[in-house]
Amino acid sequence: MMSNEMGFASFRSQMKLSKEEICREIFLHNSDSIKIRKEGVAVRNLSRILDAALKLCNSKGFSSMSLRDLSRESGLSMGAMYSYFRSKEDLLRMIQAQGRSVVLRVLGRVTEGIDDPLLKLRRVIQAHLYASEVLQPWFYLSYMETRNFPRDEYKKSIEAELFTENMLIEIIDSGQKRGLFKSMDAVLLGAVIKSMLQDWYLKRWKYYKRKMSVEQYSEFLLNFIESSILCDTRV
Amino acid sequence: MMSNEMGFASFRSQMKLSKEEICREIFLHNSDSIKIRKEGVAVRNLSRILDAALKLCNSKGFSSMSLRDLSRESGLSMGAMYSYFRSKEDLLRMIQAQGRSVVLRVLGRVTEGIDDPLLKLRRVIQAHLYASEVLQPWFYLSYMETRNFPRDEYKKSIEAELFTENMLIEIIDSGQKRGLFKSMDAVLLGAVIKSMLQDWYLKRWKYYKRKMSVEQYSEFLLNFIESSILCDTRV
DNA sequence: TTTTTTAGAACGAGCGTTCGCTTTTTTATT
DNA sequence: AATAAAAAAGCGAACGCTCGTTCTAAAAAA
Repeated sequence: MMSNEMGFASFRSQMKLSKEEICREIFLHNSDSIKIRKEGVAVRNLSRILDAALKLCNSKGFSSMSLRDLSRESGLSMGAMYSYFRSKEDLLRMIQAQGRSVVLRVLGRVTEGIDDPLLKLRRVIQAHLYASEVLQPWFYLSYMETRNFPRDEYKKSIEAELFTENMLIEIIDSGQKRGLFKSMDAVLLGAVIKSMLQDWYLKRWKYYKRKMSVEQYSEFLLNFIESSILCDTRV
Repeated sequence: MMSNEMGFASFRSQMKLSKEEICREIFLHNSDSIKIRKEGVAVRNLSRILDAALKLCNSKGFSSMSLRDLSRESGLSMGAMYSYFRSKEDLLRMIQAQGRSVVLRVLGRVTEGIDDPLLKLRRVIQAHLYASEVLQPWFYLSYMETRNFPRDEYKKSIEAELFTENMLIEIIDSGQKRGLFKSMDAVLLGAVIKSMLQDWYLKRWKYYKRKMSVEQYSEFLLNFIESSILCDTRV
């Protein structure tokens, strides 16, 4: 159907989203919270803690996950875990902040230097889907636990949500001004596109059961959206 | 833009979704859980409990809401509350089951006797939006707390989610077979329509801030979807 | 008086967090 | 290369608190 997009595999390798890479970033950005000095040790155990936390939070929710659960699942003792975060809430903050930073980085990277609104729209949609495919538990957690964030983090979380949405809205707007897209409420369009992007990581079990790949979903979504918003000046 | 749909106001009055009506239904359907005999007393206090529970759950989540919070907010003592539900989990089940039953009733009612796929699609979309407008806290709670349901209720909840989706899929399918809708993946289309319906009650704060009414959202959604799926055999 | 409803103290369990200690790893010195 | 000193990391029992739930007695209604 369309080209000039990258496949999921190349996206994954280009964006450096491996577990280790991410834990390394968390380690470097949270020296206030993390008492461990040696990177090797920190990354290894952070990885175990985050795996366990994401698994437990995604199945029973953050506030129903006890630190004893987390200790059992991660294989670390209570005391040891407290060398990797200051408090339970602090752990949530770290996870959430990292997810946010990845989204900003990825969306920034795939759109830089792109001018054509249609191409830009495709890139954003695809990148968002791909990123949420790689980091599904991160995205899911951020979405479901927003309510439990402390005031500051809550605000940042809302801002990040609106940032993505505004990105979409601006693209739509510029596409409409150039006569490429039909005239319709850009704000609402941005909102519903966002909701379709979110469905991919919120209802992952459903798509998994239907053996749907992220590429398939991505292509469907692009076709669906384009056939609704594109002007008829092309085939 | 289009007619043969009802306005929000008439929907509200026709479907009998007042707080009292709903509490009465809950009282009648849960005689096992509710120890109170007199309907008047039960409805009055159920109403206070449900108001409080929905408020607290929607702001901090079900598992972060303590029964002492609930007691304070509802004005009832611990002991009194336990005459209206068997356990905290039981309370969640009651709320959730009632929401489910309303959706089934409403969607059944608005589609009965309707044959034309396009009209049926419009009706389902609109009814779902209207119902979630009236019962936003119910819908939000059901969506966010599915994970905390006990096994049986969890299954029923998933089934209800798929029921709505299958309703959409069947309508799309029949529309395609009659040559009214373009040929495209009906299952995926159903899924993304569902996600846009859900956005209305999940991101209510956003639409509220933008002063968007349910009628506006409904009309936008219908136009957006129709312009993507309708065949070109009309203006 | 009898029945229904409400009140709130009491109970055991489990929570997040802390802290003194042990074990492991690194560094320094021979 | 061996060893002692120092630093880093890990451990888990213990603490104070809050949780969901129960129970008995009081209040209200019939």
